Amino acid sequence: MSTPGAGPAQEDAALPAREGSPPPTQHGSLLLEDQLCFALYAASRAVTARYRPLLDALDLTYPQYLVMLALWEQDSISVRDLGTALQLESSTLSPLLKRLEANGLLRRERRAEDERSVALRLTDAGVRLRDRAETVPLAMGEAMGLTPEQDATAKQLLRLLTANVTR
Amino acid sequence: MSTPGAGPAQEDAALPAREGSPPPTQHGSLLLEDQLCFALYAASRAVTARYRPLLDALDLTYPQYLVMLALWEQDSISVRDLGTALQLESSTLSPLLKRLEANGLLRRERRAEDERSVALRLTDAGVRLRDRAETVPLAMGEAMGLTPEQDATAKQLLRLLTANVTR
DNA sequence: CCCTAATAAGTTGCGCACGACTTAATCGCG
DNA sequence: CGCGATTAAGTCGTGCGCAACTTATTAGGG
Repeated sequence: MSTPGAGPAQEDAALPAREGSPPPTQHGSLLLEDQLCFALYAASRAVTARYRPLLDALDLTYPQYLVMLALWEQDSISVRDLGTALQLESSTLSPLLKRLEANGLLRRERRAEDERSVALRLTDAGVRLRDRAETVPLAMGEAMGLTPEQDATAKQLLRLLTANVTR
Repeated sequence: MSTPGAGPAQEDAALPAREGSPPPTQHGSLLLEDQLCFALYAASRAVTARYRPLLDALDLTYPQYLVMLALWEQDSISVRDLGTALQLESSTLSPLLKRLEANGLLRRERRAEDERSVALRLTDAGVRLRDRAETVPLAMGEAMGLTPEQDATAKQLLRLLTANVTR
């Protein structure tokens, strides 16, 4: 644990009001290392890279893994709802889902009650893959090496940031 | 998705379990929403999306903007050192730098003292662009809507995570 | 009932990201 | 000095990620 000040970040809602608030200090810098956005971008790619060998063993890319997580959680979801869950456009999902279908993990079937909608259904192979994937979150939790408190704080801040920025 | 018309959300500090939902199993879970990696992935894309209109005005993509930040900080850097700073491979940077050169922002010159190395030098247009970019970090700091404490905590945690995972 | 608007999924084009590989220059050891 | 190993940059192929657009289907007001 080499990080002081990484504890709970928003205990007693001591956040100043934001109506016309002055710019926070360091936000005006053009220095690469000062920018939260760069820390975020670098961390995201580093974590994805760490997943790669684990997912290679399952013959999945990282976005494909996220799709499988969503389907293991709720089978027979529509492309639309999947896009909402992952915050991805159909132009990203359509080719990706085609590849998962070609790899035999799912089928795409037009819904009878609304021919515009496509339901995604796991195949037996897709269901079975879940067992082999069970170890992945644990291994990644290990690799990321954050305490439960740091993990929770990070998730909270990232979700807050996403919500703010999505307006 | 969240409350309309309001500024950045404040978010509940202690996220309780959703009512009626199964307990958040946290680390070994296969649930999408439990995973730090997904929060990270979603946040990174959301932030980049928020940059897009600002950077469109400068005719830059987000990775191109990061390259320009690095060059404004230290001109005449080598492709190698730039790759170290941004944690990007030459196979990513080479085409990107070609586009920046084609757009007249920099020149690539082989170093006389080591013909393997290529130095990146800002053109006048590249230097001038810095003035127009001054407002970007401020606007983004505003949009991200984190307190200075939250911003600092997020950066710390992300850098710790990157370091752990890059091992 | 029609006709326009909306919605869902998909296609296309472009720019990353990265692994695997290539080319060319420098290093360093015998 | 010679020459294999290392290093720097780049090419190529694949898979996202997203804007702009297309196609097909459904919804809904007059």
